[in-house]
Amino acid sequence: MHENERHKIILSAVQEKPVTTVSELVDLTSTSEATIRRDIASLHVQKRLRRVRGGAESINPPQFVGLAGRTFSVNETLNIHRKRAIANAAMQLCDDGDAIIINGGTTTFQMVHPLAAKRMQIFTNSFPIAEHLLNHSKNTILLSGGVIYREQNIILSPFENDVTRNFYAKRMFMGAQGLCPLGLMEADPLLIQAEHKLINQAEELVVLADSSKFTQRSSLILCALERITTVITDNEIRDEDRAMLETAGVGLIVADKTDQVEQQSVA
Amino acid sequence: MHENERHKIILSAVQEKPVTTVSELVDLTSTSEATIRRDIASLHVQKRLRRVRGGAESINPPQFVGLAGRTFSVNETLNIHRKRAIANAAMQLCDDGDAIIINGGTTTFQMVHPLAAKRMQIFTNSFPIAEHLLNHSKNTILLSGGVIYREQNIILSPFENDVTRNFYAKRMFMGAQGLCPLGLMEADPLLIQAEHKLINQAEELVVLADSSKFTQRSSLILCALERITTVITDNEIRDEDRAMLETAGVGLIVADKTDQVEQQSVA
DNA sequence: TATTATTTTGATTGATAATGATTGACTTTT
DNA sequence: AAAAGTCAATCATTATCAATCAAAATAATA
Repeated sequence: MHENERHKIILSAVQEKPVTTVSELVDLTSTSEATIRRDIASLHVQKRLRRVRGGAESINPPQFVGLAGRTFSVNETLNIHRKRAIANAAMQLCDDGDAIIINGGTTTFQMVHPLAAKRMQIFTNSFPIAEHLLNHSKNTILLSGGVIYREQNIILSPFENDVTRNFYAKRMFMGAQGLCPLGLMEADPLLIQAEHKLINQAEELVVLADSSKFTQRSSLILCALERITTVITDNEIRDEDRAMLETAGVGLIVADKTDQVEQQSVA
Repeated sequence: MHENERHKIILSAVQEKPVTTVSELVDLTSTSEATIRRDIASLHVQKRLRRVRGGAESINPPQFVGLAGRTFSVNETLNIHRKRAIANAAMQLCDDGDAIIINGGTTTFQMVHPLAAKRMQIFTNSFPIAEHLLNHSKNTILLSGGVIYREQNIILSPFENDVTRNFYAKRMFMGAQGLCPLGLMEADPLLIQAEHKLINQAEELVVLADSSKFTQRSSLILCALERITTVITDNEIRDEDRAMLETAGVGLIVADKTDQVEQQSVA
């Protein structure tokens, strides 16, 4: 990865929380600690961020408890390494020039950092994702219209005729509350509504779900497993869950926490 | 392959990603590394791209900074006191519980500060306005869907059937480039398109325009003066311009720079 | 057409820069 | 005080670069 690309990712990552550690950035960029330190030092003298012990922080004013910070910070730090690794693995399905759809969620939000170095066309219903990519990348951003729901951080239109129907992409990336033989499960009615709106606007459906999601069930079934093209999860996935996906004909990408990815295709 | 042909390929390739490596360009053009280096060097002195270690990058917008900061900061500080006073005066037309539409622009953006204390339903096509109000107020925010245009900071859908058609408000607030007997003028085609989309979704049309706007003309006519319900401007408005508005039956609110407002109604 | 300049290209080489790993010193936490 | 985490310095490895020169392509001339 080139220096500029790393710098973009680093600058993107420091925006997200008060202080970003060196090791997080190592994970995020798949480089060595030494390189990250050098990058931070370089960006520090350029006054593009501030160097602090343990990592780096944004140069901007203490910054109000931005949205991305507020609602997410609780949930986000939960399994953050897994989520980052999974989001990174998703990048192997993203090339410059592609058009993709990203549904709002804490796991999918982690895609913003590797996406910061890309130049894609991104449709999203997530305000924080749009906000971050707009400020920290050159991607073209399309936003669905409607009411902004503060708690879920998504934009949802109560009307049928919104721009969503006018956008189509090769891939859609989404998170999930649970994954079981019954299908893809979600807990929040609002989220499921948002996902339903988008789910038919993409050819392939890529689900980002850490391994804990395989043991969780929720009340609402979003779609059958067969509708899913690929699941990206971490290396703690159990064999029985692998088997479940294989039976349903779902592709599997396993992201190792150290950012290596192991690809497995299904018959 | 001829030099010009290579240059075209290189310049095109450089647009795709943050940084394009020499070896990528070698593959792309089937030439040697030395040739690519010479090409890059040549294009660099011509300022058609920027040479970086490892390859080249596009010369385009050097760096993105925060959105609300970037495009606005220049324009925003221009007449900022007048704009603030005008925005404050607009508050006398805003009550808790009202539904309003705010079009993007530097003057209307100043409304976010007094609006922070309200609890209204606000529909906007301005990303920075939505961003600010979402983070700093409890208003309900509705956003129009579509492409986010970075330069103008507005969201605009190329489609007819977006949620805009499903929203109706008592008042719409908008800025303008110029105000003259011909009507309300705008310079940017994109802005005029955005304004056109919204203009029929409100009963009353409130135009925020500092007094300098009465002497400016632009190329595009947005609507006739008669369509405007009220103009809010500062106390340096000339008598002839008052008369012009009165003739057209347009209400006038004059905001003094010290935030006091003087109301004048027309017959 | 044949021959000679001129320009462009590709390969080689030594120099320079970036990276990753290691070590030991220093800080913070326990 | 011990342990864990962080840091700066160093060095071997690798990637990238600039300079050079010969081969190839192109243009110019007789």
